[in-house]
Amino acid sequence: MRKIARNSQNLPLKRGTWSPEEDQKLIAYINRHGIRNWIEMPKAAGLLRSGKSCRLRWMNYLRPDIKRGNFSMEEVETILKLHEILGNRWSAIAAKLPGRTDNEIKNLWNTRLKKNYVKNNINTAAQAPKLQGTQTSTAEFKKRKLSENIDVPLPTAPKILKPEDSEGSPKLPISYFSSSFNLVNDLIINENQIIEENVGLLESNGEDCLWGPQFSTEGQTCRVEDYGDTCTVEMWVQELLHGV
DNA sequence: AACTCGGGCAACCGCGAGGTC
DNA sequence: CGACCTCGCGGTTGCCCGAGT
Repeated sequence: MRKIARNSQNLPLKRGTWSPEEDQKLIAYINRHGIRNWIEMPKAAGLLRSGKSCRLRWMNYLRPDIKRGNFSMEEVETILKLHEILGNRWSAIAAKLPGRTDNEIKNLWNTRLKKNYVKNNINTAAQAPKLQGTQTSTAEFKKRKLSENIDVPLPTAPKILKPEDSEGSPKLPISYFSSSFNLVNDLIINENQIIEENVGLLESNGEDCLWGPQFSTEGQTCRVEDYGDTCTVEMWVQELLHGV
């Protein structure tokens, strides 16, 4: 039997869709007092909701900086690129998309992008401009990061080359990365820092490096560039979004 | 018009991290 | 150091609505 959730006054908590009145109460309270304690907030604001529910409603819907409406091509493109690198780490992806929430991005992925992405990978794996390297679920990622006894091989990690390392390397194809390259690059750097912590840990324990020949992101994009005009990112995103 | 079905999205749940006592 | 509390995250559920029959 399901337990009925109750608030701190032992009143049964309301669940389901929020009414405009509840929204108003929450907004008014936060505007007046700010956010201090989500657990106490519903009581103080006169809402029969759990603190969690209030937080979710505010974060995903009521915040003034939420951008509503359809995702732009650029946003979708960014999500796809970041998902390649970060996997299902929606909050990290959302952090790079001002005004978009993790829930919104997660829903977009689950309802629209995922199936087309899978289909695309099956049908045109060779054409899709994919960044190779990590595509790791959060649970997997955390497990690896925190585990002191990693006994499974880590995926091949992209390595960021320092400027001096990249001498003679092909230049980045601007058409592919355009404005979001720095974004992707930043994230890869962050990921590498974490992965390198693991490697450092293992190496300091006298273990071998976990992955074989390292490669640069620049090397990867060169492969992308090899596809030339036959498959631009824009075309790919179109296909993911509209299946055309 | 009535019904079914599927997609989209808001909300809930469980879990883990981090802070405090 | 462990218990407890709060917060945040990702996975999942369930409702609503429009399209199709």
